[in-house]
Amino acid sequence: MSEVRQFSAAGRRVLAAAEELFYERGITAVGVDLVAERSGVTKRTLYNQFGSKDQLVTAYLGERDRRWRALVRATVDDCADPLHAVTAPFEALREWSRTSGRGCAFVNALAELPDPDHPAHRVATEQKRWLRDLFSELATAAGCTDPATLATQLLVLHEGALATQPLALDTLPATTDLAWTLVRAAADATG
Amino acid sequence: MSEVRQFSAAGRRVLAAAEELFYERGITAVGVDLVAERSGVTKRTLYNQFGSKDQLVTAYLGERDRRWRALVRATVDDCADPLHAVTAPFEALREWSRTSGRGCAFVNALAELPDPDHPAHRVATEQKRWLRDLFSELATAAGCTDPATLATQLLVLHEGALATQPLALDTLPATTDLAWTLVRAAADATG
DNA sequence: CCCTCGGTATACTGATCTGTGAAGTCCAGA
DNA sequence: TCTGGACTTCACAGATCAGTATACCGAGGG
Repeated sequence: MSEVRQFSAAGRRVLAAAEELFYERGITAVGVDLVAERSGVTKRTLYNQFGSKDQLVTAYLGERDRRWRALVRATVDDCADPLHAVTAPFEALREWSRTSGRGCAFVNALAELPDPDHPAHRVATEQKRWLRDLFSELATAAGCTDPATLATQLLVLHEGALATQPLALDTLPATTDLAWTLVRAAADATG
Repeated sequence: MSEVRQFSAAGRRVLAAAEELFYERGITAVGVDLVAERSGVTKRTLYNQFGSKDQLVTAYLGERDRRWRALVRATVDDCADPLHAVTAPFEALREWSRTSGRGCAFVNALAELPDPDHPAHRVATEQKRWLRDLFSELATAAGCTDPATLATQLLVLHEGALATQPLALDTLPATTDLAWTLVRAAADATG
């Protein structure tokens, strides 16, 4: 499914520059000339590697998704307690927020790319679905009741904390507390 | 504070077209030429009325904010039960979503306007702060414990439901249920 | 009558956008 | 030594961007 494309050294530099610029300044506002210049590469090389701006954008989102999932997985695996593991993505989010202060890259991308056939939509939808399913699996493993509903609620909390991030309202602590309360309540209900 | 500017008939048509186009297609992706054409007005008139694209964008967000607050206030006022009134904004959101399927216009705008000095940031931040404070007031009126924390959690739930809207995961029902559970629990804790 | 005001119509500036063409450079491996 | 591929350099096309200039029109009011 997810084809791991091999990029050249120049291609990787382009991707790194694209990640930073697209996230910080917005996709439409950043031109390919700037990405090329910032990565020390010619526009010709950029187009030889990625074909079009749309494909570069898709690669940028895919790469960011890959990094985010890796962080979440690592944080989950570090949890000895299976109950605590259910809220591990919120801990990962706290770590992730140290460098990303402009909200969710995927939500932001959808805001700029209204065409539902754009591959970016698939990437974004798959990421959120993946997180919801992960919540569900972790909740099931921890013996929670109604893991499907709990997973949806945790996903909404997660996205809410991410969406309010650029507003500097410091919502993450209260959100994490609530997530933990929900998980404990769902676990207690089994006994 | 919020100066109610009077627009001419042409200016109002421009604002209506801007609302639809900016929200549906994104701010950067929509040019002033298109807004002028869609509203049946010349670019000269557009600039005479709004001065610049940035100011038109700010007016668009301000107008949308005004309409959203009016809907929320009306929905809250329709609630006889003060406890039920705390979750009224979620009911308003359901109504609002019937026409707006592309997430929060303000979050989307911030994604495209990274400059924190842009007036759009002030509009967006004030809107979310207003909603949080409204939650807090309603929770206090309903006799809930710790209305400040509850308000933040309800805001996060609200924004989470809004942010996941374009992903077609149907998160609003489970979110509204959870909001209602939280409010009831906070009210019961007083007795 | 004339004059201002809000609007129309149209053409324009200069910058920037995505994407391509053509020729030349560099280097690893057969 | 030759070859092929990745990369650079530079010029360019064609479109679109925000914003401006100039001239015109019709209605309302002194």
